[in-house]
Amino acid sequence: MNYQALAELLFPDVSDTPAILEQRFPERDLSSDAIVTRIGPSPTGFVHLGNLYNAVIGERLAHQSNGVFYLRIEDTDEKRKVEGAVETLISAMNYFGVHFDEGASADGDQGNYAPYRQRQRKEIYHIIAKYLTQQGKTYPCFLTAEELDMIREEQTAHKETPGIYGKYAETNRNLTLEQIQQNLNAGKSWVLRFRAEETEESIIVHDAIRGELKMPRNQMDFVLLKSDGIPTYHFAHVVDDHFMRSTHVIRGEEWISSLPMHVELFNTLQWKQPIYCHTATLMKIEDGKKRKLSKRKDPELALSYYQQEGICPAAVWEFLLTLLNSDFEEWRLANPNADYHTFPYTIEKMSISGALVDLDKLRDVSKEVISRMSAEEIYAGWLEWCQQYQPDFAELLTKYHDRTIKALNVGRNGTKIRKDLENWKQACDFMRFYYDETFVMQDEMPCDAETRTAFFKSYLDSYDHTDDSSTWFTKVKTLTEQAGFAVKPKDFKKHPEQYKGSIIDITNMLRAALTGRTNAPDIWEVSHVLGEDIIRNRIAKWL
RNA sequence: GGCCCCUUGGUCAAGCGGUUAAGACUCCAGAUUUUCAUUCUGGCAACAUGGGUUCGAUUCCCGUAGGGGUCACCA
Repeated sequence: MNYQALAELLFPDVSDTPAILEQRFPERDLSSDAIVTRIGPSPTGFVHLGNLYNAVIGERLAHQSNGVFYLRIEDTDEKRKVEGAVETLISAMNYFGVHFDEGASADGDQGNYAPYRQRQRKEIYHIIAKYLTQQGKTYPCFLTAEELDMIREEQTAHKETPGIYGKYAETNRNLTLEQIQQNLNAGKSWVLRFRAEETEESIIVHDAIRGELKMPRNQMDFVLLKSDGIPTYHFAHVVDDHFMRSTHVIRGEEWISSLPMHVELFNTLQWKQPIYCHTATLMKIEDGKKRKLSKRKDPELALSYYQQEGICPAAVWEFLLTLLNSDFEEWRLANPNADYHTFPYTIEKMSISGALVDLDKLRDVSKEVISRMSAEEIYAGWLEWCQQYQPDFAELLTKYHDRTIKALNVGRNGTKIRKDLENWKQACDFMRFYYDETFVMQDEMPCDAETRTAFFKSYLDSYDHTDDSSTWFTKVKTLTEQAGFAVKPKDFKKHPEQYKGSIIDITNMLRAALTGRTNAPDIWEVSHVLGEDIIRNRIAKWL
């Protein structure tokens, strides 16, 4: 077989060579320890937690080492493509604080290694495909889908490994140039397959997360170019990560089994292999069993879930960090106020087994994160979220900006910081009593009507908005005594027969009238956020 | 089924031949607080299993089981 002729026959329009590509996409001028990596999502319109998980790793590694983090769109599958998916993806990543140095962006591709969308890199793949053909490493395969199915059925029936290799590849491997020419003339569609060697050898790949991975060397005549001339993932990965000069390839563990194909290509092309980092799959527990998160059944797999729930980006990020690096929590304890970007992230400390997405843990992390924010920061994040998901509430926040800041500062001064905000959605519910527009009675009003009326009446009579906290509370205690309630809850506990109730009942009454619930922050502080008019109005309703 | 990856409490996890087997979340009890949210104290709870190697295995090796992945002109 004259491979040169075959290459010309298959790729008549390709004149460039790999050497030209090497010049066009030179080695990056970075320090030797700089990490260049990327995420390569497929634009399906669905962005999941796994995307973010891998993005966080890549972003940290690249930016900690003064390297480059880029976005490559892996759109080689026409069927999966969804309109607007790239924009969705970029905005989701940005929302969660992942920023790219180069790659696909909302305003087109940015960077010296463009294009960053695989469909636009067709000529690049064809140059390499032609080169491989010249080297006798490929051949066109004219097998139809039906023929492929038949072969697979036969193999399954005989319990053989399915695929095109060995004797199953012979027919198309051994086609003469004339036969190929005839097929082409007849308009038969073809794919370009890699010509694998029959071998019993095994390969060892060093994975930065998992250590040594030993697997059999590739024996499959896998597809390089599909019939539309677009590469498969395997071919595109090798070509792109070489010419985009990635130093690390971070991807899910589902790729481990195709590693032999990738290694084979890197070796055949005599290119330097990147460092592979295969991450664990995110899991979920159900009926006591661990299983992979499913797109259909688990809303929490979608990144949009966290946006809709209003879980702030920093919380999601810190939560992922706790999953990713075991000592993150210790670091956080030692550096309570540090920016999480300053946490020294390392691949070595990454977990191998599949982590479970624990929403309880997320909630806890989230509370901590919010408790560390200033009232202004909370306001900004919350407002931004409301503008998209709860516009009515956004209006309130804007209208009552000053009151909201004061409200957010309740219990935020000093060392003991209240931790009652979990996420923006919950904040809307938790904070609703600060606004007349959203105020409702959520809990039952304690005490009977008679006690209530009497107490509220005397409370309003003696109320002085200028009283400081302790003066105010002294008055409440006096009123409590007058009403026949125990000032000390313990007294009531010991001698329930001597009192109508305790101060707890009294303060709960006030709390309910003012906030609509019996569980709420400090009454005096809340009163001073609401202002005298609102307090008097809300209490007067019960007279 | 072949090949591959994984296996410490309910969950995330330290540990890398000798430890009372850390810590965090959850849950429970107690304390503090006018309620709650906190905070503090305490508690429940683990090395999947069988063989080796070794003076000694959670740790090293082999098998078994369990979970997961993959075997496409999908990524």
